[in-house]
Formats: sequence, C-alpha cells, structure tokens
Amino acid sequence: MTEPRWLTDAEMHTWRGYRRMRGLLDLQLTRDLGADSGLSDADYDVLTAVSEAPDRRLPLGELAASIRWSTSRLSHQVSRMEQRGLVARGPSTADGRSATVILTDHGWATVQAAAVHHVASVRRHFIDVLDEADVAALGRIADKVLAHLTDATPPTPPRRRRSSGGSVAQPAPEGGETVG
Amino acid sequence: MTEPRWLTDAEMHTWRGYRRMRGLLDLQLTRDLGADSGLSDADYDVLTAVSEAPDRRLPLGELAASIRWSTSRLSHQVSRMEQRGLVARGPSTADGRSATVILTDHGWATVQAAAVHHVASVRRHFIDVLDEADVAALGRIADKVLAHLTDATPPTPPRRRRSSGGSVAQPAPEGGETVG
DNA sequence: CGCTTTCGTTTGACACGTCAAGCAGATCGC
DNA sequence: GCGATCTGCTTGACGTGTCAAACGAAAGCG
Repeated sequence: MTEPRWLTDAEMHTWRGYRRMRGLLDLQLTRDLGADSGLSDADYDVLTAVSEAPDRRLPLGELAASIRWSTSRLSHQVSRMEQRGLVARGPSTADGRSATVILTDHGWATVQAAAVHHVASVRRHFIDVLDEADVAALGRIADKVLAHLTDATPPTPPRRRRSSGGSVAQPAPEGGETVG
Repeated sequence: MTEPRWLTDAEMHTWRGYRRMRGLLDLQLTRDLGADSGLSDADYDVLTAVSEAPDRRLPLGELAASIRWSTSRLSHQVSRMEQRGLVARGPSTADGRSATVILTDHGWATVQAAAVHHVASVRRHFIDVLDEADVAALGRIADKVLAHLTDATPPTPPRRRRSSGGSVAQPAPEGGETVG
C-alpha cells in the first residue's frame, strides 16, 4: 500500500474534533478538580476506587487492577498520597507480602467533597452540553470502539469486566450518609 | 448544593465509555505509532506541524502555538528530536531572539512514512469501526463540546497541566511526491 | 544614547510515568 | 525442613511534562 486511504473531509473533521475535544475537556476537568478539591486526576481515581471498597481498604494489587494501573505506578502514587494524609498503608492480615491501602478519614472527607464538584464539572462541560440523543449516540460509539479494541488485543490481557477505568465514579453512596 | 444531580445510568454509561475509549484508543494508537515508525505522539505532532509549513520550517513560538504546546515543552522536545536528526534548529532571519525549527530530510522521510501507517491505524481502530452516521454524530458532539469549552474558557486562570492539542494530521500532501 | 521593559527561548528543579531490578514472604517438591 | 521458585510490592534509573527563573535581543522612553 503505497497510497493509503486518506481520511475524507468528514472523517478528518471528526478525528480532529475528537482529538481536540479530548485534549481540552481533559484539561478543563483536571483544572476544575485541582481548583475545587486540590486533587489530581490520579488522586481522584485512587480515592474513588478505595472509597468503593468494603472497608475503604484494598490490597494494593487489587486496587491497581481495578483502575488498571501498574502496581509500580500505584506504589509511587500511594507513597505521595500517604504523605498528604489521604491514604495510609497497612499490612495484610493474611499475606505478609501484601500491602493494604487504607482510606483515611481525611481522604474520605476529601473524596466525598470532591465528587460533588467533579460531577458538576462533568455535567457543565460535557454531559449537559449534549442532548439525550447525543449521550446515547456517544455511548454506542464508545461501545463499538471498545468492542473492537478489547477484542483484537492479544498482546495485552484481554480482560473486560469491571468498568471504572474512569474516574467520575460517584464514591460509595454509603447508606444515608453523604459526607460531612 | 448539598446534593448534586448525579449522573443517570445512561449518562454514566456514556461517561465511563468515553473515558475508557479515550484511554484504550490512545494507548493503541501510540503503540502502533511507536511500533510502525519509532515515533512518540509528541514526535509525530511536531513533525506533522513542521511538515505543513511553507519551507518545512517554522519559528519555535509559532510551532508551539499551532499545536498548542508551551514553548518550554516544545523547546525540550525539539532538543531531543534534534539529537535524533529529525529536526534542526536555525536562527531567524528577522529576529535574533527567535529560533527556527527546520525539518531535516530524514525528518521529512520519517513523517511521510509514518503518516501512511498512522492513518491506517486510525482507520483500523477508530474510523472504520464506525459507520457514516456515527462519524457525523461524533463530529457534531465534538463541535458542541468544543464550542462550550472555547466559549467559556477565560474564567479560569492561566494554569496549565498536560495538553496535547490536536494534530495528527496527514502531513503536507505536497505535490505528487509521496515519500519513498 | 543609556535604562527599563518586553519578548522568545532556554534551562533547571521537580512531578510523575515506565521499565527493570531487588527483596521479603509464600509455596512447592523433595 | 529446606532450597528453588513464585509473588506482591518497592525502589531506582530514566524519559518526558510543568513551572518559574534566567537570558539575551529588541523596543520604548527620558
């Protein structure tokens, strides 16, 4: 294929638009998150994941898997968050090798407050800008692309299950309590 | 607002789907680009931008603006690419302060070859997975979100975190020559 | 003209991701 | 038991991004 099928104007428009939206939307949400709650995306992903766990604690490995991070990355990240008092490390009851990531009270309060702002931010810059049909269409589009990507991905673990890769998970609703 | 409007199931599905698609698609395209052409996304963005300039040369500042990078980031990046012989730095004819980024022959050949593979990759994992209606819909969605974002941007201070802006265009078609 | 200010770029310290070791606790085979 | 191996996590080197300070060239201004 000396001459590939270049993109048509419409395809090019969509591709560029997607790329630009991706960049700016991410930038805006990251900014809002930092301004509203003093958290980075990484912080938020970790906090929401731990907050959803049974006792607000999870073995580091499981946590890493649930948000699809390498354990190395998570270990580094937890070290930083530990110094800020958002999480703590604890030993595993069962396995001496395993480390447990524990959400501190401060971390819990932080993520609860952050979630409120973050959901508002996602609505303001993304969801509420679209109508119902758009939301449905984009959902289908993402599903199609994901089906393709997770299908034909032999090199990487073809795991599906457990969504989350994202962030805006609303932190565990937790009975009636909605943060203090 | 003590109790925000949480996301509905459909909205949540779309949001998570978008986030996951974003992550995996980016990962896949980056992987392909590296495997096919030995380039990083950053390399490719810079190369395509310079390749589209009149004489395949651009003042560093203009180049930075065109791909929406900080000049600092571009300066670092150009330094690295310079060592690999993809681009060269030259003085500006008019302004003694300004540096010009010049695409070398090697850089030109590299980006031409890379573009072929990259377009194929974008088609394979993204465009060709969708039908015409999807492409049109996504284009409109991106336009809506971008209209909102570029509209109401100024309120937030000139803080900055990652960005990657767009690009990934097809490099300058340039007369009949389509690289060898 | 000298002095300050502005501008384009570079540089350095630092944040954060990846990869490749390193290490201690668990497990298995004998 | 005990060494070999596996596992879960940590660590260190390194690449790349950010911010802020540093610089030299170009303007403005008395």
